[in-house]
Amino acid sequence: MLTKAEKTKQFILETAGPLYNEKGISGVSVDDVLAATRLTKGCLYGHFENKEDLSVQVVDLLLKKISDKIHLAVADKKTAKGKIFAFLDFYKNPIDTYISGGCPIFNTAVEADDNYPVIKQKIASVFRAGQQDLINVLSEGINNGEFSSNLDASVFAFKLMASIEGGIVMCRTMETAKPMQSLIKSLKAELEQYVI
Amino acid sequence: MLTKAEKTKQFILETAGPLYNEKGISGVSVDDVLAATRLTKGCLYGHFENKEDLSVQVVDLLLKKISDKIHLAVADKKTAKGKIFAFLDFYKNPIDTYISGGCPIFNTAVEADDNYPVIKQKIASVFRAGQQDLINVLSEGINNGEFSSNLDASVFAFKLMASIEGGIVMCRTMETAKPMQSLIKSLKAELEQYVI
DNA sequence: TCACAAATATACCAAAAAGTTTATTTTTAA
DNA sequence: TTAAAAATAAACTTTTTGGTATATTTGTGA
Repeated sequence: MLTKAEKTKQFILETAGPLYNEKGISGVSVDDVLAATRLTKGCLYGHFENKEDLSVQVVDLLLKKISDKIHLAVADKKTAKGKIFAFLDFYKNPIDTYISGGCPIFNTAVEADDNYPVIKQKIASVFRAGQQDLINVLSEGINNGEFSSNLDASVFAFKLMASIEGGIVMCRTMETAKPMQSLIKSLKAELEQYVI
Repeated sequence: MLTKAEKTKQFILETAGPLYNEKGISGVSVDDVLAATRLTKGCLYGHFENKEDLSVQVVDLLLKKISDKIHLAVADKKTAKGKIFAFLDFYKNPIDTYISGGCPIFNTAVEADDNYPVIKQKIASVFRAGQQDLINVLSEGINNGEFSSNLDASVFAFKLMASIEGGIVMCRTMETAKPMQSLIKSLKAELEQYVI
């Protein structure tokens, strides 16, 4: 069981998550977090060394949660194609994202680049792990005869992630989910070309 | 000829541009701009109402410059395929971008979403215009017999932009340009499928 | 060339930011 | 059940930030 302190810390991180995802790391002030949690400074600084410590831990949680969500969405699918399609469908609504403010991986990636080297490396790991997961699924599909061996797993994995992430930002900015639906259809069609 | 004041204002915007592109709008302080330009507050506030006014004009310049650059890269190509390829090649080095800090369109898009509605609308226009430019080139290619009419211009245009923009961020975060080269190759191959 | 307007520099101010101190309350384990 | 440890609240300090006022310098057209 969690101690009260652990609960409080978790509560702070959970509450700050959406704030960070919407406003960005340098856009969030400690006071913003205090207002959202309705806690006081003494309390917050009891759990975190300083704002940077808080920020890193919030980002960690954001990254962990979305990774878990994606894995969950893909886990129960039986075929390689089913898993890739489930991954794509996970992103079908870029406006109402499960956590408000869009994809935390990408939002953080853009801000961390040039500014937060520690966080940047964490995101790099997430990108690499995500790409590797997709590569594994695609390779598995090639090995079990679902896909043609002409499919370049690593290139296609990168293309899937890049276009999805780019698509989210474009759709959110233009305030329409439609292009995302078409993009997902197009990526599915692209994969279908390799289905044996 | 530009008056001295116009020159100064231009100098401020040009100097602040890379700063904004690297640190983001809320990451840049007025003092950062003063330090970079080596000017004083009185001077800066003589040219801009406040920080927001400065930010909007800096973003405007960033967006204008990159749009011009892209158009320039594409302009001299004769065929539709040549133009699309030139567009893709423009983004071939995501680490050393022509302005340091990556693609200003995308960087600004991520931060403006949820935070700067005025700027968000400007980026939306840039996205729409960019997509329309690509659609026009692709449609032209279909009409003049370069591409099959099976090519869905609007979907492919979106896919090009989304994957390129997403690819830039991923490459920058992982500090490798390689996946970008593969992505561009893959997008070129995808278009080749429709070449008659 | 000189007077006026425009541009610039310096010093200052107020608000917001991060972070600290200390007193009080709440947990927890002997 | 009670005393030490942990957690919390409130008030305070420091630094950074955006912004202003005013004096001085510089550019420009009559």
